[in-house]
Amino acid sequence: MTRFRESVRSLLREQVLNAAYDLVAARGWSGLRLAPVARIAGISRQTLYNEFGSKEAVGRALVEREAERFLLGIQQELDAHRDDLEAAAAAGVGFTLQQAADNSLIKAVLTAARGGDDHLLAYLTTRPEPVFNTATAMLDAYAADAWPEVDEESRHLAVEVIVRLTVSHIVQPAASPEESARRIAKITVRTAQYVRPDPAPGAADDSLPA
Amino acid sequence: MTRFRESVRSLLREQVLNAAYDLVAARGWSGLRLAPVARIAGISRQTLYNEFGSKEAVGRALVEREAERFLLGIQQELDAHRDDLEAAAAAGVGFTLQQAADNSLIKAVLTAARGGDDHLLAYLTTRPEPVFNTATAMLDAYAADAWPEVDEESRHLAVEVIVRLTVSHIVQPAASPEESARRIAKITVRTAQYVRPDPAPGAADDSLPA
DNA sequence: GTGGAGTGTCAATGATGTGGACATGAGGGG
DNA sequence: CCCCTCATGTCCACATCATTGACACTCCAC
Repeated sequence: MTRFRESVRSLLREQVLNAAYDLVAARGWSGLRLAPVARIAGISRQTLYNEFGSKEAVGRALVEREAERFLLGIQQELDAHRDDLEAAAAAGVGFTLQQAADNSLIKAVLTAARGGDDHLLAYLTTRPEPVFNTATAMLDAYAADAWPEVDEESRHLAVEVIVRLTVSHIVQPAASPEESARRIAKITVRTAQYVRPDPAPGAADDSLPA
Repeated sequence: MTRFRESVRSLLREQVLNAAYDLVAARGWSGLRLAPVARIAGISRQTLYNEFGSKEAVGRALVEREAERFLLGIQQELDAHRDDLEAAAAAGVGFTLQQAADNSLIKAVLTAARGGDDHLLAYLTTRPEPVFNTATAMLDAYAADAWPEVDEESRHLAVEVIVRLTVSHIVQPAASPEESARRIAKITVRTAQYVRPDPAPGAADDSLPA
């Protein structure tokens, strides 16, 4: 209601999600108990239920927040290389693969398959499609804005390529995140038929021989 | 009481201080009204009074927080040059002078003299001595930890020199913050009789001839 | 199947922010 | 000098929301 109440409310949610994050990382989703979550968050168990309603809702919120942070991280990687499509692609993919390797929550969201010990977490993601679509839309918008010189069809192609290849490497890693990212970036650039703004006349051309 | 309550409480205080900060920066201390502060902070005027009690208390808290941030900023500058006393000194002093030039709140705390339009703000700092002593103590501790090879007496001397010279330059600027910082740093190094860990045999010695 | 643990719900209680009213004092103009 | 205005600081009734303890229900292990 009054703006301060909203702040308190979001503070409460943050505390809960922080606590849940740590506990899930330590014991997995199935090993997560709401009582410790409430205790660590510094609130009563009842308050937690008033705010979230169920354990599954906590999981949903947790995954949602993580996905948002994840997309934001990709955005930042991309923005750091606005001038170079290949570098931007490599950075974005590298970040993604690294996160997928390190962050168990992200991994669960992106793979969202195989019923391991944490099948519940994968299940509660309300399907990975939303995240996929959001990411793809985000990349499409970014690409249109950052590289207008690439024609629209090629852009869409490149975005599809980069998303699918990245997911593929998450599910079935082939090399180190960095190496995989480098390769995917190169493929993406070629798919976009992107020509680097020539750095200097007579510079070496490292694109594929036609 | 319960940890969450404390979080809410500190959130409330933060919101209030943020609002007060902006308003003071815009209209000065004497132009500050508590009703707008409460409104911007998103709470009722009564709640503001419940938490702080008086306008002066708000000012005290505001200055206190700013002083803390300020000391933290100095710490970070110092830590960025742990390996080089002169560079650390220059960075710390430079940061201080820059802040004193930019930040009206900091300026009020450090000078705390002359009854201008904002004499109340200067007055409510409960005297600048506490900040001075805190800063000096912080620097003493830092110096002892970072440069144990400098004997204790020289360290204390150097700290006194750097604090007094810096304040002097705040009150009576002589050159640009950077240039002033450079000079103060050099003087500090010489006061400490600090000898740079020799970078290479035969390197030029830029210390004063005895 | 029996006991224990965890989820989800409920009602009573306590703490705290809200809104309105009001006394007080400082400052400005008639 | 008096009056009006505005801001500070206080009081109180009310509403909101977290806390606490209890309880039903389900699932799992012994």
